[in-house]
Amino acid sequence: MVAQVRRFNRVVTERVGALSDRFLGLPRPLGEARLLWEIGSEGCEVRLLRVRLGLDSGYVSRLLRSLESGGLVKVVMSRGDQRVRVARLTAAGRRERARLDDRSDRLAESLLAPLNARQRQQLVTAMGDVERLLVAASVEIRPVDPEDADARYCLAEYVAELNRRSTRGFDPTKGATAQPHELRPPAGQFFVASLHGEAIGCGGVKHHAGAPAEIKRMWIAPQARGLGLGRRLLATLEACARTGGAQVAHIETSAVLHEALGLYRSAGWVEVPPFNDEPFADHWFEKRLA
Amino acid sequence: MVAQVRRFNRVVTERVGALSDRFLGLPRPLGEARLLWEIGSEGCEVRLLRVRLGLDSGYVSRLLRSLESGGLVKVVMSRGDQRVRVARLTAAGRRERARLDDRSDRLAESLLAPLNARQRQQLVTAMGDVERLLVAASVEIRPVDPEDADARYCLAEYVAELNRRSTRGFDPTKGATAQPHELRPPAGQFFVASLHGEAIGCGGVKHHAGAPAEIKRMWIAPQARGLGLGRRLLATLEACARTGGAQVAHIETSAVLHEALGLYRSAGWVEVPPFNDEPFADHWFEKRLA
DNA sequence: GCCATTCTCTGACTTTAGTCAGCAAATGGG
DNA sequence: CCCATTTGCTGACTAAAGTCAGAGAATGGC
Repeated sequence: MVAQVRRFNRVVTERVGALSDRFLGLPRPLGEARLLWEIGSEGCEVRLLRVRLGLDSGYVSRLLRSLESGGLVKVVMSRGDQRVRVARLTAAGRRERARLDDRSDRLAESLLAPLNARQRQQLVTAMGDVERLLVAASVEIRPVDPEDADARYCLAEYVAELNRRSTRGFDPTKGATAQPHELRPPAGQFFVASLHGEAIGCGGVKHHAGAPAEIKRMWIAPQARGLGLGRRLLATLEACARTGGAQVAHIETSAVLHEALGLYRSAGWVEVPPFNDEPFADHWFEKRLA
Repeated sequence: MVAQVRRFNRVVTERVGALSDRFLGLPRPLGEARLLWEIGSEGCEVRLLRVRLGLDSGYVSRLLRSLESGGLVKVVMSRGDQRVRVARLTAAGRRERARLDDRSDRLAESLLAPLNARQRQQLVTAMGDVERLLVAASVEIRPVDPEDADARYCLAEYVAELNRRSTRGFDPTKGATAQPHELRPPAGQFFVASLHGEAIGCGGVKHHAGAPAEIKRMWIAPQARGLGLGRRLLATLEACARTGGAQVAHIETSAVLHEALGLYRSAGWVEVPPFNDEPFADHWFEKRLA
């Protein structure tokens, strides 16, 4: 497998290498071209450019001066905060950016051109798979404090989604709760999944000495579904419950979360009679942690 | 499709970018690391290094001096031609190269690590498809003179393969010939397929005014099979025959080339009674060129 | 043996892509 | 209003990557 990954890598950097440098071939250094691209047609705050491209403040400033003297960019004060400056493309800058875009398209076309219809379809499908799985592999799941900003965001989204999908009304303070102190070691643990620093999922475990651990608040952002992330998160939570000493784990959920029901069943969870009185729940699952 | 290619490209360069720079993270500039890698455990002529990496003569020389002063490389005279110099890795150089290799392996593993067994299998399969199709797309088919070096090489391989696969003995000067003058415009045309400058296939067309064109000497190197290249080459030859004014094309072949029989049938060729007396042939095909 | 070519090396130079320290203006919490 | 912080800018510096011209030795065709 490692050999295939490396072979893939070699071929892709060789052939797509030209593509990857969608900036090459224009009489413009890579740094400037990247900046031009990142500014976008809408304009962008200079501080955001620094963060997104991971560049030094002084360096960005100098690149902007260079683009400005070339008549491609105009840097103006931000309204609101007078310290912040906003870079905007001029008409010439937009033309240049369109050229980069066009160049990218043509390179992609030239990649497909020698192939017949069936091969193109195969290539595009395989590229889609690689893309999806590489994105899935970039997702990082880490334990965080349940009151950390990312955790709060995910929990809020979780509650909002439940209330959007059910008419019954979900109140996280009622029934089988999962308050911050219940999800913080040693009582429990909370996890956040993130992609490129953006929180896209969460889940928690409540340990109970001598009794089944509870898995709570499992949520995956809509845009991150279909990556097999739910399964990975669930496995992480199960491992956490097992490490906490539990032999068995419990989950209660609602039928409105039909993807979740399918996931639990296929991950070896079995439906059992209600083990608590959570008013929002209508399905109760149990799994023996080997 | 173009959008998928570009999306693939963005994700791959982002995630595999680190991988692609298998050289990063060692206290050594990229240029030196690439050179170290390219020299290989066998050593390599300096002029080949220049060609393969596409670098300036002076630049390579300086890089070699730097590696030499670091004790990683030894540059020695070539036996035979005293102008040519050969770069060889020292024991320390081989250790350093092994470190690069190891680093590559670990990066590939880290890419697979967050995925479960099924996802890994999917990713590796999709990577294999992308690789194969990108290689297929890099193959270039161009018309060449039938006495050009690449053409001679392919024709020799073609004859050698026929004689390896059949006990009947194939003599290209007997029967339905395809001498250079018959495959040179205006009488005909010869094509060579090449991958990264290496000839990996060939085929020719003989035009006959008012009569079916003949397709001759179609061959694909063993290492380039399975890329759909035969089909593409055949389509090129058919197009050439059509451009030459033919309404119908002919091919004769032998059953020992069973892949070829399958290709012709699936590409719309129909088997017909013998139209010539080529002693090596045992199957005759015809196709109407729309 | 002559001469064009090949191969490598050196010196002098440039561009790109940064890093680092420090400054000045604006902001916001107390 | 004070003061720490944020934001962007400038000057001074570095390393990497590469280009170009030319020199010197070896080679090969004639």
